[in-house]
Amino acid sequence: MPELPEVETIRRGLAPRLEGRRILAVQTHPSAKFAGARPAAGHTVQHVGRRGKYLLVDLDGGSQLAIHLGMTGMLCLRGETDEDEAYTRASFSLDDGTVLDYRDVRRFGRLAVVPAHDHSALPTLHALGPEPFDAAFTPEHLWRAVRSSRRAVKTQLLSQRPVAGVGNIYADEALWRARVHPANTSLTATEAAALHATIVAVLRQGIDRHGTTLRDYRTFDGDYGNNQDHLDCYGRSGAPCRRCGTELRRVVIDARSTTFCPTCQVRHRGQARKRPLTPTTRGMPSAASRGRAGRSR
DNA sequence: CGCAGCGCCTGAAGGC
DNA sequence: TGCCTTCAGGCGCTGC
Repeated sequence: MPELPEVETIRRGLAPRLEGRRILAVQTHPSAKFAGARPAAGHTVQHVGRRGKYLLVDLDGGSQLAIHLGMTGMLCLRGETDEDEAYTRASFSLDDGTVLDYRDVRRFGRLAVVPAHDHSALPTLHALGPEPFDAAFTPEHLWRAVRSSRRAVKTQLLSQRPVAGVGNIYADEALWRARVHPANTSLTATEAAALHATIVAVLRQGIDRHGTTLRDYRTFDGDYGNNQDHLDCYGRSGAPCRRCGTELRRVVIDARSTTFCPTCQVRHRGQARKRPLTPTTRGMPSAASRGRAGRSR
């Protein structure tokens, strides 16, 4: 599935073909998830950018075409007279005679034209955490962000709020490298520093390898990425940990398949138990939950 | 306001 | 061989 490295790879291929082009017409699937692209018609593309997993296409007049690829979204260019392929959900006719197609088998993606300065129509984009390569993303920021919620660290990474662009594959890889157990609900300062470093590293390596192709993902030129040949954790449940040899385990966290090493990735003491009869379970009250009756053990 | 749970989608893979 | 079930999962929405 397209996470930050895949989206960035697509952006790099797309930008030189799209910047400066005028969008003459837009045709879309009737669903509101794709029909939101129609107002792009008549506008000229000034820049192709990215925030997290969103492609943000700057249009003249101060609006942006936001593209989220979901699970199976892809972009491809064709000649005006070529037939579009199956599962095309939107087509952008350009002034150089080419057509940019948005294809998405499972329709989990989304297209929308929004004001460049106001992303409130797209809640996840609006509340997106810092870019992983930005100076604002620091170990301290990561530690504070994770501390502000009592959800599992893996769940929080997938929420896009501590940092933008991490999905299921790179979350498992970063947690494994940092030796952080995915179900822990807080980080020590040491773990936060490690996880910060591994998030940056796995995403950078993903970009360097043009993304991870497991199934549907292709670069803008239709090529496979090759990061799938370098995964240490994701998809390797039952195989031996490359550090310690322990069999990697698969659990479900936040309805996502999660692979981890039960030996290397240390579960914090006291976080394993479930107390369904107790409304408030553990931890000190954070700034975000002031007024709630938090109590420590 | 935070968060758990659900629905959206369809092809691939596995079971019988 | 072919039908049926299960699985993959990012994000928006709803309701507690």
